[in-house]
Amino acid sequence: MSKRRYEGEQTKKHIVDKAKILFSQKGYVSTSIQDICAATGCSKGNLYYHFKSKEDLFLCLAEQNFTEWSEQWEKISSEYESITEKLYAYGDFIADIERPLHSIEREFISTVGLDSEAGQKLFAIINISFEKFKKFMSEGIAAGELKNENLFELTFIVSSFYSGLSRYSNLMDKDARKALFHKATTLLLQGIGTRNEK
Amino acid sequence: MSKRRYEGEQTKKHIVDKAKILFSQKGYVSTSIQDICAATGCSKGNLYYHFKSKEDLFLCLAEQNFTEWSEQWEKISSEYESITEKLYAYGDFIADIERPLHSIEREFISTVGLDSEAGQKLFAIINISFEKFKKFMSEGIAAGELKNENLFELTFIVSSFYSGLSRYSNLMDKDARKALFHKATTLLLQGIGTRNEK
DNA sequence: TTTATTAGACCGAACGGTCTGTTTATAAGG
DNA sequence: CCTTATAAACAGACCGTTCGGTCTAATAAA
Repeated sequence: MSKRRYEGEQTKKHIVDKAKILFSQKGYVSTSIQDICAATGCSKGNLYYHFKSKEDLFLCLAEQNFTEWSEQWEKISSEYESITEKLYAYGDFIADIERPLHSIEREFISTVGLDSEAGQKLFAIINISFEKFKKFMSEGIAAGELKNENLFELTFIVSSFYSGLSRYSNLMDKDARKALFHKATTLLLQGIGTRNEK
Repeated sequence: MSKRRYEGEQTKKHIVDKAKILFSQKGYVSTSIQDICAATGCSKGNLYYHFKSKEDLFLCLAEQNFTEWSEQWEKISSEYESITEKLYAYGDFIADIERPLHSIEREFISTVGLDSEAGQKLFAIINISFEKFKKFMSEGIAAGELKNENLFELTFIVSSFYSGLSRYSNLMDKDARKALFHKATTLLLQGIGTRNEK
């Protein structure tokens, strides 16, 4: 039972990985099951053996994406001392991701409906990562490195900032992206940092 | 010949207006021609009498959107003196738009292909507005109100900033959005303004 | 034999787009 | 002033294609 099971897990993972790339490239609706089958080399029947629907596949993949993001985040957080350094590292990290999935999350929600089961599931996943980011921001405030603004607003603005950047910079090559994110972080920090008041 | 012509223009405008809302709500691919027909009350034949394809309709609507945006922009620019005031007014203006179309532009391009005729047309439209924004930024630098950063990078970062914000805040009500954009502009300016150096 | 896996023919629905036919306001001719 | 020709404006049946999803049969490890 073990070798077969292992192979099954492998194909499942393979499908998730390829689908993530396709979804990020073409969007949720425009990426068809057939596209994913062609990219993975597996059959439609096989795909539907592992995932019960297209929505299910996307949610699996979103969750995996979130988990990876979360682990990276913890790693960055532990490697640097100051919030400033962490923020630069964060910028560098997301500049490094060539196909961010969060561009597609909105499309998914508006397609399946915010109130649907799938919509709520994705919303929950997004919310967890937002809360993590919020906690991170609050530490920055507590440490006196960030201005003592309304926590929700501050988190929202900063995360939107990076999301917007990564969304619109995906045509650049990686080096240009990294440089851009570095500059962006500098500009952001000089606004947020307490060193420069009013 | 005049009344009929007038009516034709009216329906065309009506289709564009409704389609703009639908596209911004549901995305380009997810909005079907039938959806637009149902929303406008016009028939499919009529729609295809006025527009030669779905792409053509979207491009018309994008161009109209750009024109309106441009006019508003000129108005704001002329009403205020300092770049700071203009930036607040700009934030207020785009917070007021409940369904920004620029969330969909990327989807359109990735659907039709960047190298396709339609993709290039939209790209040109976007570029023009980006150039306008760049010119605006350069005036801010020349006036000494904005830091003398690389003009392209600065423009890119600032416009991404507002795009990201409007993209992720469209679930809020208008007042909350305006407050958020005001706060965001403040944070942005304190990073960009020359008053607070290093 | 049993059971996890894989393949692909197949289905109804919905898609963008076409085609043919009908209505209607205007211009011309008597 | 009335008729008739014309073209703009509109309606909706229809077409080929593709979509997400199902189902049955085959395969191969245990």
